[in-house]
Amino acid sequence: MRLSQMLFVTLREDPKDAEIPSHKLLVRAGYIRRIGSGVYAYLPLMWRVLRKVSQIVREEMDRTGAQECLLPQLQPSELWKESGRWDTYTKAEGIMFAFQDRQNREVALGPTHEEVITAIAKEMIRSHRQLPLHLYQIQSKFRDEIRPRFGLMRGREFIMKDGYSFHTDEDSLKQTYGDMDQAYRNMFSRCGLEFVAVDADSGAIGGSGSQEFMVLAEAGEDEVLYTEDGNYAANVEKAVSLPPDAVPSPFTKYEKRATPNTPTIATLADFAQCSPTAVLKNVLYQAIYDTGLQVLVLVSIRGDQDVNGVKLQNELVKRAAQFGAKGILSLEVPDEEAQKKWAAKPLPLGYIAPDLGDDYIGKTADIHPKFLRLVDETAVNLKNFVTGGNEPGYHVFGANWGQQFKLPSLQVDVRTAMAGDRAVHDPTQVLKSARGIEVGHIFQLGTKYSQALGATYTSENGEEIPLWMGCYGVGVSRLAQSAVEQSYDQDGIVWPVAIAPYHAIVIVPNVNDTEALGVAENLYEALNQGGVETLLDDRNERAGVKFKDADLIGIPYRIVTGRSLKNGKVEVVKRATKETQEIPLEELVPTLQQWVQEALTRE
RNA sequence: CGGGAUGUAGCGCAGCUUGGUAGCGCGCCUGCUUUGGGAGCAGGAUGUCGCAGGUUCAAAUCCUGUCAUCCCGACCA
Repeated sequence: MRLSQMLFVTLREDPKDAEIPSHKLLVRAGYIRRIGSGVYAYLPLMWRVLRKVSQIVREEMDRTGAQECLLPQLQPSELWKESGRWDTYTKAEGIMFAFQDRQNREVALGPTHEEVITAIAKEMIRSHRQLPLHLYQIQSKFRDEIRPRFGLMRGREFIMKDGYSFHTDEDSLKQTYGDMDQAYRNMFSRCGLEFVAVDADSGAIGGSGSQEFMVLAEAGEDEVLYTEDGNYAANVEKAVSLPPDAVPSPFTKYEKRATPNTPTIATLADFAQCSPTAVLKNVLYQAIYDTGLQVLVLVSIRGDQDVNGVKLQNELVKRAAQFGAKGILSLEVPDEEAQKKWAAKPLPLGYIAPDLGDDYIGKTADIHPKFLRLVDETAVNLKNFVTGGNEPGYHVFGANWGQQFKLPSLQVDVRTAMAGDRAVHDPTQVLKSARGIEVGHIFQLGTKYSQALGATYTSENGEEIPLWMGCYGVGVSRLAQSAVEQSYDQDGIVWPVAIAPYHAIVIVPNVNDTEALGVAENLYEALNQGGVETLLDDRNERAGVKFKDADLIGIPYRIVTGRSLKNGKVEVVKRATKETQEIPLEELVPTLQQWVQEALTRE
């Protein structure tokens, strides 16, 4: 492509709505333009990058035997109601764009495709002879994110590869899940990314095991905890660890004491001159189940620890059935406003004990009349602990489970693992923290969707058995931006060769120099013919402008038909290192072919 | 949804406190000069000042409402 004929517009200044380097650079270099909040146009250069990423993803998927297809983005509500996710996706997370058509039918734009694919599987998969089967697609997804951010990082319309596999049994699912793990590692390596695979929470998608692939970058929205021995890495939402040992409590005698102005653990520990590990913290949550029932949850946890909302939510979802519900619409710490709606009398906030009376809950139809009491594992073995006195300004000291307080029967792990904790697999290893951008996520779904939608197959024995399912996603557009976030310098983007929009750019410093222009045009033709994807900067601009632009857009190899031409050579500069060399005209094409080839085969 | 901020030329911004009919830089167009790291000179074009009301002789500026965008948060008392 000739730059003189291309939609090529670069900006000198950072766009004001961009915060992180990759977002600023993609806009400045003319790759993307914002159309609305979280909605972007992929301009010609960007589309080439996205096609390259997609092609790498496609090749690795095809290699595992997965088959590409294309599913509808416009989806009827019935499917989502059958799977039980219509409410969670339109009300709770509210992440699905849902609306009515002119016949008043409810429809939605697909945020993901489990329902559609399962409907297909239900109709088309009949026999164990057809299994296993893996279908995937690459297309735009729509999600009404609460807060779109950072350009393509969290958009409301974005490009995703999603794949779904179907199996006769769990072993077969695990086999494919393992293949996907490898395929994902291959694709991210080929895209030139530094990434780490981590244990992850399955979230609203559901299912059992899941693993995320994180591109490590400061701008990442997720926190990753890992050990340096390489044997453990997890999203903080999912991470487990050994908490620090508790310091034995000095309070051997049970008594209630006045503790004025100690509503927080820090102020209390300071006042009582004890370790926060001797304190039992009681945190109040308010959950709304999908039946509309509100349940007040009281979580007891060791004072130095924090509750992990994701883990807590998972525990509450597990117990949904006992409230006649399937899932949870929201879970939050009730603020003053929320408390007013149900509290029968003022709560002793900051001084709550695990036996806070159920009579604090006003009697209303949609509120469960009793606290759901949970105790975190860190608090189960506490002895002689300090906890709230159920009265503002008072705590009790030297309390014990089984004596002053009944140990809740629901003992769970809902603590947040933290950097500095010891690892479970090897207590000599200490967890470290890093930021990550989630570019891929693979799940073992099990039979959740197939059961909900009645997707079964007939086994060798003639039995109707629900299909085992897995699903596997890659954020294609996010991946492309995360590559920039990981690879840029003060002059602009430094694309990995494998996903750069073009491999090379030929620059004519002065287009009025007809000889130099002629040479450049010949090289441009020859390189493209030789499989080196090449741009020609034939604009009537000064050399400096062209160099700046070439650096900004991040083309890996720059060829200049300038001064060295009189010696029959051209100047070649590698974008990543700025390493410069002069190469004889006749050697240019083979040299670049070799460089590109080497870069593409390098892991 | 809560908090904070911003909407003025294609982009980035000033002007607003103290009301008097809009400006700077970059970009764009024309010409000449220049030609290896975002050129110089000369000339030129481009604005519903987010939108809607209101106050006033007069509103980018003051008041009210509204919309949009960005940032932080939406979890520990």
